[in-house]
Amino acid sequence: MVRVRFAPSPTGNLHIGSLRTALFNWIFAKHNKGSYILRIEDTDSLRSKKEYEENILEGLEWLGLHMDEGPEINSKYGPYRQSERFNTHIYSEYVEKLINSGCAYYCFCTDEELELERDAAQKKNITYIYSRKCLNQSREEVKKKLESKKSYTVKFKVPQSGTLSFIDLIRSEIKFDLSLISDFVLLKSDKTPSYNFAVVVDDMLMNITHVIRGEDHISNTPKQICLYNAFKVKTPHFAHLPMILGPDRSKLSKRHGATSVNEYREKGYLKETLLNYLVLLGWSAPDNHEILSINEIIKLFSLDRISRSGAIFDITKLNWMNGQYIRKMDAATLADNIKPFIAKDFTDKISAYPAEKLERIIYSFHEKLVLLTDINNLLPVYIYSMEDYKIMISQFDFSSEEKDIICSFRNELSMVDMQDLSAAKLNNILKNIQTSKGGGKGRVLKPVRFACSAEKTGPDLIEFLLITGKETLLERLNYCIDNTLT
RNA sequence: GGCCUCAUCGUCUAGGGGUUAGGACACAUGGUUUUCAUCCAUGUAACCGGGGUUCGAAUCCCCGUGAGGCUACCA
Repeated sequence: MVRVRFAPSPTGNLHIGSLRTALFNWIFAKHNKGSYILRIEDTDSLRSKKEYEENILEGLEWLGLHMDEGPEINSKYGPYRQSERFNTHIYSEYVEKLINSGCAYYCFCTDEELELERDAAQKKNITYIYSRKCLNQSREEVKKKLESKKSYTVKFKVPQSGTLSFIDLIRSEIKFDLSLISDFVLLKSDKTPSYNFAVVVDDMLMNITHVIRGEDHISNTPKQICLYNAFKVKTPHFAHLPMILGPDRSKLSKRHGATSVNEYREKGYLKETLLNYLVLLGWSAPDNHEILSINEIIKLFSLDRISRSGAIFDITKLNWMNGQYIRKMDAATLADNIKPFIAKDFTDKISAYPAEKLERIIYSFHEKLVLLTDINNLLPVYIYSMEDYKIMISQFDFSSEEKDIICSFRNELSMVDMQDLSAAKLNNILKNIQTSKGGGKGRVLKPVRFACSAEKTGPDLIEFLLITGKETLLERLNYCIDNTLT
């Protein structure tokens, strides 16, 4: 049974990079019919905030990456917040085991002392290794210091020599020289577990089979493997994902602009787009198809098709893909998706519209939309008042020929029964005018569009005319003919 | 600095001993369309460098170079 986890620390909103890590874990679990576990790594009490946790949870929910186990869904493996696990004393229990087996020891060194050691190593251009000053203290010494309430940490005793290697499922074998790995902190002086210690204890106790995480964790892996060894427990499989990069090829961060999933959601990116795009940053389908539903992705997914090099987050392609997904939607779906994005200024005006009309208006733009919020730049063409129209049309200059065409159109339109106003009818009228005037279609359709909408571009003209309706059109056309100069 | 990872069009990638090095985004040109957009067609554009191994290397090995990550009592 495959068990994977996504373990964010709630020190910020859900980030594009962490989302992709979550996504790969989730897909891997689904592909293998395993469990996807969410664990909150909130041992850093200074930086962790409840609101961030909520943001992360909410974001993942929105994207449909539902957890099988986690803070909200408990099981025998819980609790799923490290702060809560801390209260059950599991970390101190496991630290004790390591101390008793001689794999860990108390360290009373002060920050200043350690700083000095580190500086010295830096000066000599060698890897910093803790001096192990505190390793060989007698029991009495330790006891005395503990009783005197001296501040301490517990450190892990890393085996001093040999090579440690592990098989990374994406990169194959990775080797480390143990003599270059320093003893590291297990328990901080505030008695909370360090990251490297907490992950191992939790992954071990939660029976995690595959650790899928960012490449930035490769250098933590040997330390963690040492811990598994000390506990005499089999290590999980490791897979280190390539980084997501900003345009300057450094790790994607805030200074590259929008990185929180929130921002993308608010701008009107669809969850399908985000999921599809993100999975393509590092993974590709066997047939190289790119537009894939989440179910197709789950079916086709495998770790060995993940690439090893970092990938730049390219907003242009993301935009293209969002447009693709929007164009695939039917009118009702598009309307449902887009309504929440319509600006307040417009919602009042359109609230009176029957649902079908609004749906039709929205759909008339479906080929122009890249982001759902784009609707607010397009919508005005349908909701100008007569006053708005007058101001806008005054900026147009029509030639006498154009005015002639506008007149013909007005005359023909006025003779059509309201009930008979159809796409075919309008097409017919426009075609007839075109035939009588000669020249291309544009010659007729452009002035008609200008006169009817006071805009140079917009949705499909026929659709626009039908939606706007004969009454409004005639009012506008009459005004246009009477008030614009030739 | 040390350790680790990575290296195919501008970007995301396929290909992993013999390919006209393929696709997608972007860009350019043309076509359809009333315009913009969409859509369609075409085009420009890549194997980091040097050594090996081999009949043959983008592909395997080594060395450079470049980029990134880690180097905390953060995660």
